[in-house]
Amino acid sequence: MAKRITNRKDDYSQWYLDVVKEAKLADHSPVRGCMVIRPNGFSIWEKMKASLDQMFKDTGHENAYFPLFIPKSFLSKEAQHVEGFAKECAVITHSRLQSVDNGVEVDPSSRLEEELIVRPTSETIIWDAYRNWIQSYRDLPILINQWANVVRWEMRTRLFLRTMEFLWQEGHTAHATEQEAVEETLQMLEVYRVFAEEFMAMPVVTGVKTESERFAGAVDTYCIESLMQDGKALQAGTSHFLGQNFAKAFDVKFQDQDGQHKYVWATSWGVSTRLIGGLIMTHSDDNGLVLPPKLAPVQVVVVPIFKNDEQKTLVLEYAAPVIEQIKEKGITVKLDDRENFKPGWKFAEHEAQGVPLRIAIGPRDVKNGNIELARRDTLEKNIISAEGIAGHISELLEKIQSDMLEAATERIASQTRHIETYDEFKESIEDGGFIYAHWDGTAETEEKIKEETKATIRCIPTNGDDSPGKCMVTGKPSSRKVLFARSY
RNA sequence: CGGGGAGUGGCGCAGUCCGGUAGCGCAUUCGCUUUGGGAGCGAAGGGUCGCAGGUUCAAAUCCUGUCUCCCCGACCA
Repeated sequence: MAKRITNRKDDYSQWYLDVVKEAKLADHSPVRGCMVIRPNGFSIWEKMKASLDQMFKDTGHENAYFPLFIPKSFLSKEAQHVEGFAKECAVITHSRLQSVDNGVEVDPSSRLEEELIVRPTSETIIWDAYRNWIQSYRDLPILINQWANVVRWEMRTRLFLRTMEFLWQEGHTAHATEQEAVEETLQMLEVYRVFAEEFMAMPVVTGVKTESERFAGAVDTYCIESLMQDGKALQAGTSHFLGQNFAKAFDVKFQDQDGQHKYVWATSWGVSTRLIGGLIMTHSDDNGLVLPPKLAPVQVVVVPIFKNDEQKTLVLEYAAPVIEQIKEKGITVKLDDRENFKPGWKFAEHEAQGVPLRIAIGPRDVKNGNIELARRDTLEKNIISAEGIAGHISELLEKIQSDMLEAATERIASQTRHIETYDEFKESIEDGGFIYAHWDGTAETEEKIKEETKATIRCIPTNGDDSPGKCMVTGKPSSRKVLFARSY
């Protein structure tokens, strides 16, 4: 078999690129750091989007859309926010091109009076709108989400994991009280955790970021962190409690029941196409993509096997009701009856693309009343009776979904350890993985650890081991262990 | 943005040092034989060698600039 995908152990980065290419998820674009998301990749995003969107609606949110362009002046209103994003903004300076001998050039006379920023995130333009929407406590809360693209001028990019333009959703909510905003922040963090585990089968640790890792403009940044197969952590989603920072910057006040004018409390939260990168690196193997059934564009593929037209007719007639029964269960099933590829070629292709279940049907199966069923996650193959197959497949897809979560949970557990001393830490971090250790809570110590080991504090976990101890570096008291890892 | 590597039919590569008619494998099209793990034979089509300048009788090859990708660093979802 011609091997098109590099083995993970030989070169993990190359493996990742090979999987993306062989599964036809995305291509590089002619513009640095951007990607073309191909139908296979976009279809996964659409599935993610549909599930998340429902979860947002179920928690009372509405969708809206705010502009791609933001007046430059808006970005400077919140001091921390500017500082965080200033270095990675695309700026629109002109509005016209003009023809010259060899093509086109910028028309210097079209210079904009106020330059525009391509949104790196939408807090500023949204809070500018909220000022007009909010007068009374009766106008609150505002619970809005938008599905959009954003641009961050990144130095170093990787398909899905970090691209200059990416797709995401950003929720922006406004509340009358601090408590309500904090509850919203934690509620959405929980939505992300549930989505990651139930749909992506990707276990995550939830927690709060340290000050140095916090979102620019937030009071607290909560996150879901997962661990990839190569032992590097991936921040998969963030939920921010913004306090009154944006309300103050954009002068958004409301009159409360007590007649007082008060600043509004805010949250924002987002996940992006980066999730697809996380999905790939959590489950896929040396044969290509492995997708959890809940996010797979095609859940079951049927490959007919035949030597001649007579057999083809026989096999397809046998397969038709089987496919129909599976469809009736609400399962996405595709018949691959292309004649220009041999079955073996199709097997390899569907494996590379991560189809969770494959059914092969040949004349032998027709004769015996069977089908061959192959699982993508375990690569197990079984010949079973076609009787009641739809129900069996429905249950099996659920089992694959839960087995994948379990396998990933076990994998991450095996890559997670608790460490007491800094020497031990320095040695252990070389193997990758999550490390729980005590930290004295200072930015200096955090920075020292980062410089010496390249590991960062991924989060201060919201649950788990919270017994006090001593900082592994300084010996100062620590209220609980925090989560370290090298990260993407 | 710094250091290293790379860009040649759709994909993977050779050719570049030492300038002289652009090649190979896979894929594609047609025909026949095939079909239970990436089929075989025969024929055909497809590339101004990333792009722009320059040197030369002659440039994929030498020089300059530039764009994109990969790896390592600094920055970030």
